[in-house]
Amino acid sequence: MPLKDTGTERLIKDAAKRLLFAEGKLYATTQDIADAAGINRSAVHYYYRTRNQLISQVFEESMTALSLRLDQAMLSDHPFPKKIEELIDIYLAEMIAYPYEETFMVTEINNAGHKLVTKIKEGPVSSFLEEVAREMEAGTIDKMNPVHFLINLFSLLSYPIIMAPLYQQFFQLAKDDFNKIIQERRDLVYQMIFKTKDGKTDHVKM
Amino acid sequence: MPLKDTGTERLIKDAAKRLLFAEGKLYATTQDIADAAGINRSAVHYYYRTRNQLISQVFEESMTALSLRLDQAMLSDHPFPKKIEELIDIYLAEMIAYPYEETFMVTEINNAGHKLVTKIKEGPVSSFLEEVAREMEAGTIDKMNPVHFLINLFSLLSYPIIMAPLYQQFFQLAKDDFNKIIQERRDLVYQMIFKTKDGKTDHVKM
DNA sequence: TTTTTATTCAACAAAATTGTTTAATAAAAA
DNA sequence: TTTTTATTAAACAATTTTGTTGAATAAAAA
Repeated sequence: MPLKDTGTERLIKDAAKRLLFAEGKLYATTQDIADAAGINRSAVHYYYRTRNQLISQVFEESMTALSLRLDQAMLSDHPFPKKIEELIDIYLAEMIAYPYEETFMVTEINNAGHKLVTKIKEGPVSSFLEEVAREMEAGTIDKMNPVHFLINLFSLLSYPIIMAPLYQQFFQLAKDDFNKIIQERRDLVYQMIFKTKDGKTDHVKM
Repeated sequence: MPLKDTGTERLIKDAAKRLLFAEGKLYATTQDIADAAGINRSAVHYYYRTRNQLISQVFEESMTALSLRLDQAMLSDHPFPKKIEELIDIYLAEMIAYPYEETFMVTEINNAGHKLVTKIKEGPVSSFLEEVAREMEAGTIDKMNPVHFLINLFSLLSYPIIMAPLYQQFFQLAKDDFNKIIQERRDLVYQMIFKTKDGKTDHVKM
C-alpha cells in the first residue's frame, strides 16, 4: 500500500488496462506494463507487490465499472428507445476504447478462475429485463426471452469490434473502411433491435 | 520432422487445440500441452521443436479449416435460406466445440502478429456477398451493406458462446440454463436474419 | 532547511519456461 | 531376430519472468 496516491499508482493501472484491453496484449509482463507506464519496474512491485495483485485489481475495477455504467443506463428514467440509444452509445464507446476488455475477463476467468459473482447486482439487470418484457407486450420490439434481446444487442455491438483483425482480413477491407463499417453499426443495430415482425418501426429515429 | 506419423503428432496438436480453443487456456505451456496429450514434454519438442512452431501450425491449420468450412457452406448450390441454415449449423457447431478459436486467432494476431492474408481466398466471400445482395433486391432480407449482414449473423452466433462465462454471471443463470439459451439461438438467429422491415417472413421454417 | 515520501537503480535470488542433448527403452517394421 | 523408429527419462543450459532488497536520488511537505 502506498502512503499517498501521487498518481503513479493510477498510471500503472491505466497502462496495464491499455495494454490488456486496448492492445490485446493479454500476456503483458510487469516489464511491459512498466514500459507502457513510462516508469521503473520496481515501481510496479512497490505499488502492487505482485503482478497477480495488479491484474486482479484491474480485473475487479473494470468489472465494477462496466457493471456500474450499464446499470446506470438501464436504470435511467428515459423512455425505452432513448434508453436503448444510451445503452448502445455507452457500450460502443467502451468497446471502441477497450475492445479486449471482455476477452480479458473471460480468459482470466478461464485461467485464474476469478470469481465475479459478488460484483454483479441483482437489481438493475432483472428490472431492465422486466422493462424489456413490457415493451414486447406493447409491441415496440419483437417478443422473445428478454435475455435474448440483451444478448442480441451486445453481440451486434461487441463482436465485430473484438474480431476486427479477423474480419478485416476476411472481407479484404482496409483498416479505414472497416472502421467506417463499425461506425455505421450504431444506427444499424438500433434499427435492427426495433424492427418488429409486423413492420411497425415508427419510433424515435436516432 | 517425424519420420512417420504414428498419431502422436496429431495427438499433440489436438491437445493444444483443446486447451487453447475449448478451454480458453491461451497461455498453455509446452508442459501443459504435453500433460493434456498424455505424453512427455520431450515429445512436443521432438515433433515440433519449438512451442512457437506448434502454435503456428495450430493457428494456420485452424484458419485454413475454418475458412474452408465456411467457403463450402457459402458455395453450396442450395437455395439461400437453406444455405444460411447450413452456415448457422456449421458455425454453431464449431463455436460450441471450440468457443475460443476466434479469440485465440485475434490475440495471436495482436501478440505474434501472424499474417493470415494468404489463407483467405477471394472468391467465396465476395461471391456470397453478391448473392446476399441479390436476396436483398428480391426482398427476402432487409437491404443493407451485405458485409453487415454477415457480421450480424456471425455476431449473433459467436458472441454469446465466447462470452458465456461472463453473461452466465450477468444474468444469474445456472450453466444448464445458459446452455439452453444458447441452443435456442439457432432458430432465433435464423428468424432474426429473415425478418424483413415489411413483415414478410414467409420462408422455409427450419 | 529538514524530513518525509516517491521513485529509481542495480544487483540479485528464485521460479518458470524453453530448448537441447544423450542415453535408455519400448514398439513396429523388416 | 535384427533394425529401425517412436517415445521417454533425466539432466542441463539459456532465457525470461518474477519478486526482493537496500542504497541512491528526486520531489514534496513540514
